[in-house]
This record gives sequence, structure tokens and C-alpha cells, in this order.
Amino acid sequence: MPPFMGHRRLAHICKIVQFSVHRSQHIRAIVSQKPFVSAQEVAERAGVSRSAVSRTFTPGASVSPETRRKVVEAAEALGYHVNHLARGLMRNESGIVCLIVSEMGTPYRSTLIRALTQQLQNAGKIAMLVNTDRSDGSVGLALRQAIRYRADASIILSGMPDKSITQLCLKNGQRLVLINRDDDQEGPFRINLNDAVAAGRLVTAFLRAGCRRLAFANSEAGTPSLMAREHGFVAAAKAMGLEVVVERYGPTAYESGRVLAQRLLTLSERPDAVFCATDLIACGFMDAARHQFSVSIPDQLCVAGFDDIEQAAWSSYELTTFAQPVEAIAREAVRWLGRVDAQDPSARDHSIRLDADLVWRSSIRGG
Amino acid sequence: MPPFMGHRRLAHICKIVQFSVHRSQHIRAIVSQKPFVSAQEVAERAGVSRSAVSRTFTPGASVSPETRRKVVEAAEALGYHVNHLARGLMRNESGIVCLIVSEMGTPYRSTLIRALTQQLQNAGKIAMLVNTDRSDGSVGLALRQAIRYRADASIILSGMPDKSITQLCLKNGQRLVLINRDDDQEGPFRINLNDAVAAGRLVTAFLRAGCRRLAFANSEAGTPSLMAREHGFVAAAKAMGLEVVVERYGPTAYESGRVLAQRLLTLSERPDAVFCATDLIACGFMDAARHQFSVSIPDQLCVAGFDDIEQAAWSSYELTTFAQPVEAIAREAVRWLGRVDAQDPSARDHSIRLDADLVWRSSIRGG
DNA sequence: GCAGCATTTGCACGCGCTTGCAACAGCGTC
DNA sequence: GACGCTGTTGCAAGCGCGTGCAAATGCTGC
Repeated sequence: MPPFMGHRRLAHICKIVQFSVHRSQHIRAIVSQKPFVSAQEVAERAGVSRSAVSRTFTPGASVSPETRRKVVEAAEALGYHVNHLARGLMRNESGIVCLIVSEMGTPYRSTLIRALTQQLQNAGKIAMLVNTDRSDGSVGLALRQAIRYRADASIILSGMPDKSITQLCLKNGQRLVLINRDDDQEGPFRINLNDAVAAGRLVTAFLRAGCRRLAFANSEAGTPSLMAREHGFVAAAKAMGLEVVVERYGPTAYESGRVLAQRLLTLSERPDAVFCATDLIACGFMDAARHQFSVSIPDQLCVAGFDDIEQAAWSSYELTTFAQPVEAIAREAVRWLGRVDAQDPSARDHSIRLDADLVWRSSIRGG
Repeated sequence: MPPFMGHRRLAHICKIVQFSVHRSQHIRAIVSQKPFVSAQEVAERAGVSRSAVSRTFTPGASVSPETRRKVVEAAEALGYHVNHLARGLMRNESGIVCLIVSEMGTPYRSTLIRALTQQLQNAGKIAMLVNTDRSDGSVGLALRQAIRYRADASIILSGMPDKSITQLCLKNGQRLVLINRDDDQEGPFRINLNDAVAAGRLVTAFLRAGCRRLAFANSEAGTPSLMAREHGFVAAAKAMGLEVVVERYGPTAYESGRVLAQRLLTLSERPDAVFCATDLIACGFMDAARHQFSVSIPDQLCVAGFDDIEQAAWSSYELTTFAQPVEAIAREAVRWLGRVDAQDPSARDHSIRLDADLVWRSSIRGG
């Protein structure tokens, strides 16, 4: 059985010909040159040893200005680029950080991805993106993929890994960051928001606007952060002596907001204030409320959301909402990765909570 | 000067101790175990040679069922994962595909990224994400990064690389895919839409709705695809004997749509049909038209967009628009990558055009 | 029992890179 | 002039893996 051989591999063999002659004679005819230039070739051209080349491209290594100049010159001429695969192999540090995320088409997720890639690049790292929209065990699969590529760390934006997989990662020297995955696992670095606190503050805002019949519109996803918002809201309302009508439906999306509006606005006692677990839900809710039930916002109904996606600021919505501190989240995540590289022993298990500031717009009276 | 040494490297040295004894005595005290298990260890545990392990994880290699079983068992127990860095080094094929994109927070871009990552994963590849929001030469930088990681290919969703950089990539054996970057460069695979044709069809739609005073709202980005829409629209209108008022402003974003509305709706001869180069622009335009100028859509003004982002379907907009065939784009891109892997010689330079279907919603009368 | 064959296995080399070590060059000092 | 010191360079080992080749193994048929 002829062994598999990609064409790029073939190209490469042209060099092996020095050692085993009888191969490659017909092969040489097919492909003329090997695709990448190696440090070896740069070294030859510059008239120095291969290690000199290596050192030239290693910050902090000891090279004389003269050799460096010769090397850089040769590298430039040949179009040489350090092979990060090989470098990662030696250094045992690939510079790759794996981003594990589902529903990356949604506004909040994509904004976070943008911020993370940006910050990672600033820190000299590079993002690898794994889509986990498919099956449910896919976070585990994604982490395995990360391990295969020897990613220095994985940042999980959606879903939850099994504890066993988490352990596998940590044992393999992978750093793990969980964003908004409120969890008690030891080991990973956890970034969360003060969801409950924020939600609580909103009750006062609603009261001040004169609302009395509060409702909470949630999805059925049951994510810890979504549930924290719900519980925080309900608890704070109860503390004020108010009941909250809680409705949950479907995925965390626009369409669900519409359905939730249908349910909540057809109640005999129609709510006059709704806190939607997410801006996306809020947009759907507002659209249905206005166009289907002719409810005037904020006159007859006050609405708030969470995330502060771009659309919340659009003048069709003018949604009062809590802003995800996206930049701060990304900064903290990347900063932790850097810190851990420096000093391992402590600081392994860590967790922070950030605040989500309320952004006032006109979907709530007063303000 | 003490050479730089990451902690993970230190961990590794614990094995070297077998060869050079006098090192690492104090090091061993610091870190106890090396992070990753290698094929060597699996081989030892399974009682076979290292090559047997390698072959077990190489599809199509010759291994007896018995050895395979032993190897898989040992690998499972040890938590072994093939090192794709090393594999990529040998095979000269990393499995990495680089996605180069700016403004990845916008709906259209993020949807495309989602589709691409999904398809790539299905094809056994993995996406590396490079954010080029920063400087302007950053596409070149991004491509260099792709070369450093020996990505099998780069897919460019935004910006345009210099011809020199393109050549560098191709010379280095990198495949290149340009999406919606209408260009005449040889070498890269180019996926484009029939922008002009689509834009032309819209003129008829506007006429059928009884519109006579046409306008085109564009950004100042000057992207080939945006300009193609503009020119296609203007040309088709001219063929019908109609002039088009063209206005351009700012980046391709919601805010620009608002400004464009301000400009176009304050004209003495106010247009009764506007084609916005992008859905995002259209949303801004509609919002300003309605809330600022109290224009009723579609009664007094017909609006169309391009992309069919999720928000276009929201009931605040109900925007008639051209759908980017996102899934088809992703499929074609990935398919081409696969094809090229198989047979290099021909098919290097290739280009396809896909159709953008018109999605009818209520922002144009009739339909 | 042995030649002939197909299948499996181990050896050894090399992918491109980093880095410890030793050798070496240059230079000031006693 | 010998010595020590600092800064630079080449050597060679090795990161974890794939794979050609040859040796080994198992099997069939005479």
C-alpha cells in the first residue's frame, strides 16, 4: 500500500536526496523547490552558524551587532520566517490561546472575541478559535483540540467543561479561563460579573419610575449568570415587598423575546416593568410589545436588558441596560495569562468579579 | 547574563537529567513533572516501539489490531494526545487555517466567521483568528503571522494585502482565499458576489413600487464590493432613464446610516427610494428617517439593504435586502482548500461568483 | 520442511528550532 | 607575559513526531 503523502511533503524530500539517493528522482520532477526557507539556509548565506540565526530572533540572546546585521540581511533576502511550530516544540510554549465559544454570531459574543483577539495579539499571543455550536460534549472535544495544539491556555466563553476535562487540561499545563461561567471549580481562572447586585439595583430604578408590577423575561438556557440575574432581581424585589412574574422560554435570542412578550403582555395583570435577561431578548420583547401589542415604551412599560450590545443604542430601542465590561474582561484574562507564565506556584486558582454599569437610555421613565 | 527560562521549560529538563547529570539537581526540586505525555511514554507502557504508537494515530498506517488495542489503552490511561505542533513539523502541514478579519464584532463578519470555523472543523482543520482592527499595514503583519505558524492557508475577510505579500504567501506554500475582496490578483482563490447584477435588479423592484427619485447611501470605505453595488445600481437606473443621488459618508456602520439619512432627507427633492450599501447602514438610515424625520416606511420611502444580517429581519426594520450566501461562501472556501491539497498543479488560480438572493420584506411597497 | 509471500514491527533519521556548554577572542591588570 | 574577565560563537543534543527501509513474523502451498 503506497503511504499517504501530501504534495508539500514531496517537495520537502528534495533535500533528503542527499542521504538516500534512489528515491525522489521522479519526485524532483514534480516539485522543484521546498516551500519554506529554514534557519540553516539563512545561516549559510550569512556565513554564520545556525545558532547565530536562532539567537538573532530570540529576544535577549547574546549576539554581536555585526552578526545580527548579517543574519537579518540574509533573512530578509531569503524571506525567512521563524517556524513557530518548531519553536513551540522546543520552548514548550506555543503562544497559542484557544477561544472556545458557541453562538459566535451574536453581538455580545463577537464583541468579546474581538476584544480578546486584540488583547492577545498585543501580548504577543495568537487566538485559535473553536466553534462549539454542534453537539453538547463539544466543549470537551474543543479542549482536546487545544491540548493537541499545545495551546498555552484556553478561554471558555460558552458551555461548561466536565470536571474531568478541566483536570486533564490543568495536568497538561494548560491554563484555563472561564468567562461568565459562574462555577466553583478549582484551578481555572474565573471572571464573573456582579449579576445579582446589578439586577438588584434595577429594582430601585423601576420603582423610582413608578412601576409596581415587575416581570423578568429569561431564556431556558439556565446559565449561572442568567439565573443570577433572575434571582438577584426577584430577591431585591421581595425585599421591597414586591412579587415578580418570571417567565422563561427558549434559547437566549431575539425570537424568545417576542414569545416572552406574548406571554407576559397577555396576562390579566399586565406588568409595567420588564427586566430581560439579555439585550437580545429585550429587543425581541420591545418589538413585539410595540408592533404587536401597541404598548408604548416607556410610558406604559419600562424595559431593561443586559449586555449593552450595539443594537441597544440604536434609536429603535434606546434600551437601558447593564454594560458588559468587555474590554476589562479581555484585559484581565490576558493579564492573568501573562502573570501565570511568570510565577506558577500561587495564583493558580483565582477568581474575580467585575461590575456591570447601568447605561441609562430612554426605555425606562425618569433616569 | 542568565538566559531566559520559562517554568514549563524547567519542568521539561527533568528528563534530560538522564543524559547530563550535573544539571537540574536544584531544578528537580522546583518542578516535579513534565507537563505533556509523549508517544515514547505510551510506547513504553504498551510494550511496543514508538513508531507503533505513531502509526496507531496515523490514519491508513499498517498496525495490527492487537498492537493498536494495546496502544490505545495505554494512551487512554496516560492521557496522551498527539502533538500537532510536531506532527505539523513532520508533515509540513499544520492543519491551521488563518482567518484575517477586521471589525469582527459586526453582524455580517461574525456570522461569516461562525460559518467558516464550523466548516473548517468539519474538514479536520482549525481556525486561527487574526484581528486587523489596528494599523493599516496590519493585513501584511497578519499574513506574516500566518506564515510563522505555517498555516496551510489564509482566508482574508477584510482589507487587502499588498501584491508583494500575496506573493510571499504563495511562494511559501500558503493557499490564499479572498472573500468579497474583488481583485484581479493571480494566485489567490477569490470568492465574490454578483453585486452589480443584484443591485441592478433592485432598480426594477423600486420602479414597480412606484418610486422615481432613487438614492444610494454608501460609506466612504470604497471596498470593491461596495462600489460594485453602487455602480451597478446607478448604471441600471440610467438604463431606465433615471438619475441616482449618491451620497457617501464615514465607515460602513449604523451611525453612518443616520448621517446619510440626514443628508438625503433634507434635500429639496427628497428621494422616495434608497438603496443602502449595507444592512447596518440601512438600519441607521431607517431609524433616522422614522424617528428624526417622521418619514413612514415604506409608504413615503422605500429602503433596501445588503447582507441580510439578523437585525434586518427584526420587526423594527423588516428590511428588504440581499442575502449574503454565508454558508455557501464558507463551503466553497473550505472545499477549495481540500481540493488544492489533493492536486496542486492546476486549480491554483481560480475565482467564483455567487448570487445574492433578494429577501423580500416590508421596507419596499408591493413585493 | 521450506520457499514464497504479505503483513507487521523496530530502527534510525530528520523536520526546524532552542540552548547549555565549552571554546575562543578581546582586553585591562598586576 | 600570564591571568582573569566579559561577551560571542559553534557544537551538539534534543523537543515529539512521521516514515523508508530492512528485519521479523505469520501463513500458504508444494
